[in-house]
Amino acid sequence: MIRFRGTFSHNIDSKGRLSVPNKFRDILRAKEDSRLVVTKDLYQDCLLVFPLERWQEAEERVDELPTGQERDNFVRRFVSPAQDCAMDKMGRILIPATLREEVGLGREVMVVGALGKFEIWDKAGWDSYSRDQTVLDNARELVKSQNIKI
Amino acid sequence: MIRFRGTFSHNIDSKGRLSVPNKFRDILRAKEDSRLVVTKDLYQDCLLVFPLERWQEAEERVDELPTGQERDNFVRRFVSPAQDCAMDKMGRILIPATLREEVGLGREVMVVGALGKFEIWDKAGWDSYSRDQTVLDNARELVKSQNIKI
DNA sequence: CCATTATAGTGGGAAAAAGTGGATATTTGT
DNA sequence: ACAAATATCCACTTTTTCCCACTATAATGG
Repeated sequence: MIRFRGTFSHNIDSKGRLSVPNKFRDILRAKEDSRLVVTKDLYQDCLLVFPLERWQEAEERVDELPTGQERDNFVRRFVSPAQDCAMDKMGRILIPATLREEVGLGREVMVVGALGKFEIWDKAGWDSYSRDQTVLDNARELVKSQNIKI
Repeated sequence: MIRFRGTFSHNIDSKGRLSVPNKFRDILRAKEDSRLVVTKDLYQDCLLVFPLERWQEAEERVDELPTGQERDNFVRRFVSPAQDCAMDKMGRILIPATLREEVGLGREVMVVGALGKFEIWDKAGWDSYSRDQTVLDNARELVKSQNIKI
């Protein structure tokens, strides 16, 4: 099972390249397919990065949604921005300029493991998200209500 | 069953390394897998250290949470900071700088057994927590309300 | 009870690996 | 064919890992 975890502070260079944290590369190498798909998150200003295989599963489920405007809206918001990104031989991916601009990524970013996918945040954005008390309260509440043993 | 007990006063060296108390190392050695996962506690400024196997159980439950913003917040607060930390040949683990800073660990720390996991506290933080009357009242109350036979 | 020995914990130097930035080559599209 | 974009390669810096040596604490034996 693929499980990304850990938070890494990296830089996007002048050409828009981001080196994938080595820990994540190891995980991808282990499955013989290191193709990735990058799209925008639905709630926060950050990018989501999926291993291709896992993305395709999500895509299948999306395709089974009932016809209608809601489906169309969701597809346009989630599937349409998605781009394939191959790692170069140095383990870096090129983040398309459009995506970078839309979520406001500067030079300093955080690469954030999130189970089956990982995320790319602008550093400042991540810092202010991390300091947000509501987020913390939310997390505490969920642990209690679901009685997650940690 | 893995049960960490005891409180140990250790130092984090200039490179961010912490030697795992020998008692804990014995426990880990006994199970042929001494990989550890370190993350942030949800309530106190301290780090939590899980044997990998036990961490993965928790992760499973997290991954089964229903989709949505609450889930995302919890994952980012609990899973995203989590880092794999292998012990070196001297029985030490490297505590990532980001985690150390976020919970304010100085040189002197306390390593605290807590059943299935153990914790890392800044010494000063642990001292003031230990002296906190509310914490004590809380503990007493729980023992009564749950009728814990001790 | 003190001296000796073993073991846990600590510190730092050298080697390896990961991340970063830029120069050069290749591809793509017009 | 040319400009723009992308990919490949090389060099540098920082971080992490590995290894050895030292010190303090605990265990052992006379």
